[in-house]
Amino acid sequence: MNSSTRATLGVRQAQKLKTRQALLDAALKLLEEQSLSSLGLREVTRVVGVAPAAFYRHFRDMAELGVALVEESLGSLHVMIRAVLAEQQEAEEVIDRSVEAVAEHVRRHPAHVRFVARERHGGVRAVREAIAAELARFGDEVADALAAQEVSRGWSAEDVRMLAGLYVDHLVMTASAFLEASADEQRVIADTARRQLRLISLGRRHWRAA
Amino acid sequence: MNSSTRATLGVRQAQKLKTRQALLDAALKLLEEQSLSSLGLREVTRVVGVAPAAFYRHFRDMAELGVALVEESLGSLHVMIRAVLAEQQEAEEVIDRSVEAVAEHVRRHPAHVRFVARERHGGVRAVREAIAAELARFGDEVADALAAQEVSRGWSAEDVRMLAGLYVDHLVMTASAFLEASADEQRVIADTARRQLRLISLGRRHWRAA
DNA sequence: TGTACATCAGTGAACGCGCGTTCACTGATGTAC
DNA sequence: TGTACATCAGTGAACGCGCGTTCACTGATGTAC
Repeated sequence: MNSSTRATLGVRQAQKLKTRQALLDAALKLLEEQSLSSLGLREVTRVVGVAPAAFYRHFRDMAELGVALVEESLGSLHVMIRAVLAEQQEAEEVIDRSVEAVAEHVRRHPAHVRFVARERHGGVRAVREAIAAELARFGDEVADALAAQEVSRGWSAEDVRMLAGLYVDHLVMTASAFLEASADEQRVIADTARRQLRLISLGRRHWRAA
Repeated sequence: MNSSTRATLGVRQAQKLKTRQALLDAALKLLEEQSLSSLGLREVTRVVGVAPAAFYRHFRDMAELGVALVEESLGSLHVMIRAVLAEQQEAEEVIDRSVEAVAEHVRRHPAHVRFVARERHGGVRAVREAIAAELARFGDEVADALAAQEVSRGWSAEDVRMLAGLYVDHLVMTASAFLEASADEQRVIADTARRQLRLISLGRRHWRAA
């Protein structure tokens, strides 16, 4: 919380936001070892060092905290995707650059990636739905970028969206594969991911509308 | 438990197996609404109608029950995969047949599919590892089948395995997408899956070793 | 076939424990004048 | 600037509850002779 934020919000609101963020951070850390549906409110407040009842000043329950974590987690991924899509390069370079960006993202935000992978099909409906909605938005965004490329001339919107879905799914799979891997395994995963993207890219170049 | 089993095992062992299966069935049902790490031993025994302590005659803890569920869930998927791989047809037919087989599998074993999707990245290490190991075996099996096909002439083993991984990941993604979908949405998902497989198949035909 | 003993799946009571939620409260921060 | 009152993030105690685990037990099934 910097001084300008404090000036804008007032001391009280700034302090509240700080506690809220501490709750999110503590939850995210605890979620490396378990899933949301088994994470306790008291566990989280204990780590932060506030009374259990303080939790309710910020979230109705753990599901609501989970949805907030989705926004945080996929927000950072969104930035990364936009950066990759913005670059205009040769197909081969885009592939290398994308895989490197995913690897880098996992290195910097492992807990975010793990959270999304785990809760994407997890036991808390509201969180599942929030993740699905956000990934669908990524898909639309990727589709827009693909549609603008020369290779997509003559493609139907559905076909472009189908390809975008393939890319988004591949991204999530690759990111979660990186998570548990040693440095050696990461190199193998990156290499496999590159070849898979190259094969998809080949299929794309030879596609013609049905 | 049929009479020959009873004759082979004796009444006592047959009854024990029946209780064990009842525990697995009850757990699988309860897991449609939550994840393994929040599923309680007492919840499961309550549904089955036995005392909580009876659980320990069959499993050390819920993680061990989870691993047993992995075997059951991926066992049925294994049968399906083998059946599809065994058929020798035109590429286009194999795609239609595969997507239909996945849809059918999800229709018949929704709880198994949901369990695998949910716990693949879930909070229980032993279960995650059991699923990863089993999916790796599927990948190897698919790779063997692909390698035997004419199209794979000249491919390195690594490239074949890479393609097999793409197929297995795609299968799991498609199966879990079917899960939550209405009849209309299922048709869209099936159609998207077919086009994605067609695109991958195109990439495969134009692949040449680096 | 009948008898005496062994096995062991399932029982039921007990335990200590951490959980989520409620409530009246405190005291620092904010606001009006 | 100073004062009087309002707001509200966080407190701490209390509650009832379901949890996992243990234990000595029961009685049907299995085995040996």
